[in-house]
Amino acid sequence: MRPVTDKPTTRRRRKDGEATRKKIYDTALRLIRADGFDKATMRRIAKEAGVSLGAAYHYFASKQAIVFAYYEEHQGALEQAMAKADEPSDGLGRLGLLFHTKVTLLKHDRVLLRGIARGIADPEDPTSAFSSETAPLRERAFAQLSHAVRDEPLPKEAVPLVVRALWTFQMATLLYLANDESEDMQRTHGLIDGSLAALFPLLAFATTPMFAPVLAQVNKVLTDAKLIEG
Amino acid sequence: MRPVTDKPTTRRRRKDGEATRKKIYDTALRLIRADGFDKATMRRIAKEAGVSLGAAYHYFASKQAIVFAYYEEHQGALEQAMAKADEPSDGLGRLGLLFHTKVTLLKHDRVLLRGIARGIADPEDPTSAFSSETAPLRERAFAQLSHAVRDEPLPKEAVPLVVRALWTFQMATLLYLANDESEDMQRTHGLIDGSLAALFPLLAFATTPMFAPVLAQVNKVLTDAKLIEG
DNA sequence: GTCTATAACATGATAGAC
DNA sequence: GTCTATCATGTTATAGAC
Repeated sequence: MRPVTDKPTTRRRRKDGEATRKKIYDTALRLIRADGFDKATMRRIAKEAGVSLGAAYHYFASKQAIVFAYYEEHQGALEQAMAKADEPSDGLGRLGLLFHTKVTLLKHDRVLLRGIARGIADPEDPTSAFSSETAPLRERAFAQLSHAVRDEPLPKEAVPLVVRALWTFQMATLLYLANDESEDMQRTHGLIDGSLAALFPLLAFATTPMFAPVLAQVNKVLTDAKLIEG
Repeated sequence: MRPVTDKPTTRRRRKDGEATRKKIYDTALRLIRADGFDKATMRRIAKEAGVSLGAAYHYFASKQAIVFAYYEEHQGALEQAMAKADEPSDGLGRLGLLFHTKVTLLKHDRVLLRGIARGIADPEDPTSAFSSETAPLRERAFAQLSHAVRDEPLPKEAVPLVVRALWTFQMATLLYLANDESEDMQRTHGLIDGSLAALFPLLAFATTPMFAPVLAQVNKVLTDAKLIEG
């Protein structure tokens, strides 16, 4: 059995550890933002954080893990921002707010998106957008999107499909953002507004009887492909 | 002026060089296929090809350049295969043949797709799917897709949009293929068939007057986003 | 000019002592 | 938890061979 005296010690250690971790994390973000993902080497990060290289690797399994931690933090910040904001009454407004807020939070960190983009499509990379390790983060994104369209007059069978489509659009938007060199990311914001304005009204068709067979067919395809749950 | 005697020498040298290049290339593909992208190190590739590390880098600027060369070769093979095949008379059949042929050519090389996936979304990577270096390859893919839908009753304004959408679908299919663990890539083939069967008929709407404003709107969005040319 | 080889470098990651 | 030492590998520099 563990002696009670260990507890306070462990707590203090934990606290020190957390502080060290944060120092490494903050330094890493600062250097990556300033010099880019490649030029911000683990050695420089460790040195400027005042710790050894080994210590940096004690807290972060890899350099990618740092930017992944950043993306987790971003997801939390996005959820907070959405909770605080006045919620538009319609789904179009809610989705627009969600996407624009996300881009606004990320727009000064396109250099970090570069780090995330590495291995985003690599099946063997744990930080891939499709890995089991990133599943919790995906679920949180799904939840936000579900929430945004909760009052739309959609047939129940269409909801998983619509949510998956919105998630895919969101991923594509991040990809576009990472490549967007326009002033203040105007093109990305314009793409969001334009896409939503053009495509959202089409959701109304999902309820028409004419569309039912198409909906059933698309559902079957995506279920077979394991892109939505059967 | 260059003495004529140089010419044969240069030619022979070139020829030797090509043979060496091919040996390195073939060895690299063999090792990557056998052991994966990471375990096939440049040193092992050079050693098994019977050349020095420096020689390998003389012919390929980077390890990624090798898999990029592979993808260029694949594009050529795909074009040849399509030229030989009996061409279906309808656009749906042509697109299906194109996509299925592509997947069939690549299905045993998913491990190479992994190498390609690295940096596919990285704006600073020359082998990114959006870089100017890969523009010629993109244009060849566009040309194939344009060719496949050349007889569809599409309004002229819809063509660039449809081609861009098909290219995006093709990229998404490769991403899906890279992550597909099903037997003989059945899920990828199913996704292609199902998506085309469900979505292709919707193209008919593009010609209806009702759809004209939506088409104009989508065209404006994509033009502003520089995703199609104005 | 074209090709090849060896040596060296920089960096991500790991091992093991304390 | 922290450090130093070490490794493995992508990449580059450079000298020399043809």
